[in-house]
Amino acid sequence: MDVSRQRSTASGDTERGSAQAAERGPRARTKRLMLETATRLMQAGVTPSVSEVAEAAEVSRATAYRYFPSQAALVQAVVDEGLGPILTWQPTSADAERRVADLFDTAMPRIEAFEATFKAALKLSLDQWARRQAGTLGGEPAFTRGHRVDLLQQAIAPLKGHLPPRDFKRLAQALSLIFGVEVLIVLKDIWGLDSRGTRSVAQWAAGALVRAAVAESVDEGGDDCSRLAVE
Amino acid sequence: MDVSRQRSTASGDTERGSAQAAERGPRARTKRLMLETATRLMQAGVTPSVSEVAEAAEVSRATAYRYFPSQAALVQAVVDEGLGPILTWQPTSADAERRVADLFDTAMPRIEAFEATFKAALKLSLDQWARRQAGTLGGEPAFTRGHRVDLLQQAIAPLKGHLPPRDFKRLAQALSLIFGVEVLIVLKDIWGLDSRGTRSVAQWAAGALVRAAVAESVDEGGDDCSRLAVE
DNA sequence: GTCAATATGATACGCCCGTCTCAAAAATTT
DNA sequence: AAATTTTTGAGACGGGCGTATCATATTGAC
Repeated sequence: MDVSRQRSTASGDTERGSAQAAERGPRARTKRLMLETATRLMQAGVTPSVSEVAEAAEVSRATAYRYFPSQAALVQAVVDEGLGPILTWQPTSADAERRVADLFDTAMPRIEAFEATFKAALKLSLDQWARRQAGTLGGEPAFTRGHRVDLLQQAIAPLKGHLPPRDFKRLAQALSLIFGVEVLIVLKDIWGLDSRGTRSVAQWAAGALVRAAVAESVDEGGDDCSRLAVE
Repeated sequence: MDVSRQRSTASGDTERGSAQAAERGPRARTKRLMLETATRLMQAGVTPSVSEVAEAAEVSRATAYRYFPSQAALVQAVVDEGLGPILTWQPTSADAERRVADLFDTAMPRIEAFEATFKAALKLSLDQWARRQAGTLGGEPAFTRGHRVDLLQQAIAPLKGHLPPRDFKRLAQALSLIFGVEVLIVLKDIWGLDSRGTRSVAQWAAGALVRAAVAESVDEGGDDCSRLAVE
C-alpha cells in the first residue's frame, strides 16, 4: 500500500545493469552484501548454496532466502554481474572477422574469470530443461542464456549485405557454438588446454568460420579466391 | 572367498560394451531390469533419481541403491549404452571431410535420441567440477566425457600427413566444440532450431573447419586455391 | 522521544537423498 | 529335502534444502 518509498526493487526485480543503482536502505544494503559475497565465493571457484552465502555474509539463513529464494536466483544475479562488460561490447572495426575476434577477446577472459558462475548457470539451465521435460515446472525464473545470439549477429553485421540471410543466420549459429562456457568445458576440462590455448583455438575456429562463410558466397558469385582472406 | 561363481561383475564394474554379457543370476537380472527402466525413463525425457527408477522398476529403494549408489552411476551406465553405436563407428571413406560428415551423421541422431541422458551426464560432470573446485570430492566415479577426442582424430586421420601436428590437433579441438550435446543445447534450446536445422548447421560448421584447415596448409604451400574444396 | 512500519534472526516443519540395520524371501549347494 | 548362502524389502537415521512462523531489533516518520 505505502508507495511513498519505492521498495518495488526489494526482492522482485533483478536490478540489471551496473550494480551502482545504489538504492539505499537496509534491503538494498543486505542484498548488495549478499551479491558481493556470492560473487566473491564463486570467483573462488565454488558454487555456494543460499545457506553458504548466508553464513559467509554473516546473515541468517532466513534473511538470505528472502532475497534469493533459490540457488538459481543467486546464480542468475551473479551471472548478470559477470555479463556486464560483455553485454556492453561495441564493435570497433568494420571488418567482420576483426569484430568477431574482438568480441571473443572481450568475452572469453570474462567468461573465464566467472567460470564457476557460468558453469553453475549452465548446470541450472540443464536442471530447468529436465524439469520442463518431466512436467515438473513451477513457473520458475526461466534462465536467459540467449545473449550470444544478439552479440554475434552484431559482430558479423557487416556481412549482412554480402551474405544470403540464410547463410548469415547459419554463420551466427555456428559461431555461437564456439562462444560460451561450453568452450571452456571442452577445451580446458576435456583436452586439458590452458587459457591461452583455449582462446587460441576458439579464435582460430571463429575466424575460419567467418572466412568460410564469406568464401562460399564469393564462390557462388565468381570464384574470386583472392578475397578469401579478410574481405 | 568362493570364486567358483564369478560374481565379480556384481555391483562393482560397469559391464561395458554390449549389454549382452547376459551373466545370469538374480543380480544380473535386477541390474538389467533397472538399466532398462532407467533408459526408458531417460529417453522419455526425464532424469530420474535412483528412487524414481526403483519405483518404476518395482524394486525397493534399498535394492536400487545397491546396484547404483548414486544418480551419477545410473546416468553413467545409461550413457555407456547410448554411446554404443557411436564408439564403434568406423570410417568408410578416405576423404577427411566425408569422414567427419559421416561421423556426425552417426553420432548426432544418437545423441538426440539420448538427449536427456547426455544432458544429465553433462550436468553431473559440471557438478563434479564444482565439487573438485570446492575440495569436496569423495574419490568419486570420475566421469569420462573424452570420447570425442579419439573419434574426431580418427575421422580426420587422413589429414595427419598433410597438416602440421599443431594444426591437426587444433582442428580436432575445434571440431570437438561442435560435436557433443552442447550443440543441441545451443542450437535447439537457445536458437530454437529443430533436429534437421541443428544437424545442418553442425555439418556445415564441421565441413567449414576441415576445409579451412586444409586451405591454410595449402596456402602456406603455394596459394593453390582451386584445391580448397575437398582435397 | 515515541510510535508504527519494516527488516532480521531463531526455530521448527516437511521433503528428498544417501546410508544403515535387520528380518524375510529366494536361490544355490549338498 | 534340508541347510547355507545370497538377495531383497521395510524401516529408521542424519543431513541438507526450501518454507513458514513468530518474537526481536532496527529503521524511519511524526
